[in-house]
Amino acid sequence: MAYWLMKSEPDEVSFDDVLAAPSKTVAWFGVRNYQARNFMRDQMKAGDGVLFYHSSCAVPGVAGVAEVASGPYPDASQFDPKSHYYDPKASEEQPRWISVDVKAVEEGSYLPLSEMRTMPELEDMVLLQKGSRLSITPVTAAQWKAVLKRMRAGG
DNA sequence: GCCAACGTTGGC
DNA sequence: GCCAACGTTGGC
Repeated sequence: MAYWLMKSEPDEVSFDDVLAAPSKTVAWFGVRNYQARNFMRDQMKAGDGVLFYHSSCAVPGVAGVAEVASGPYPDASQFDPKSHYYDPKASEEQPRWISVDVKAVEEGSYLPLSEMRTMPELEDMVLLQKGSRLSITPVTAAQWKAVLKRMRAGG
């Protein structure tokens, strides 16, 4: 079982939005970076752990715990000319972009980025490396454990 | 709004 | 295949 951190702008999809969705599950769409796509396509499995991260907001940080809830499938928004995520080079026959379903599991207490930077267990986390801006990054079992411990302990 | 860092594009 | 120009990300 693998662990991931996935970034979402809460103005687009917040962790609360996922909690409120039917079956607490949403399609993760709009990834337009090959490295992040390849993680979804080649490595993600249903049941993998997901840290749901809020980016580009007042207090960026991990908002909740989720899990991968499907295998990879074509991202529908790439085919929709009206979508912000439309890709004219993608076709139904040859899709370029991938979605997976993500299911909210546990809310916990919000873990701000500023606090993550103070946690020694997270020193090597991909998210925290200089210049790192991938929207999907791997998380080690030790990092996962440290984050969950902190989120369950409360602020 | 700024800007560092990174990814993509396209001319050559 | 190189690399300059451009676009995007995302914290601050």
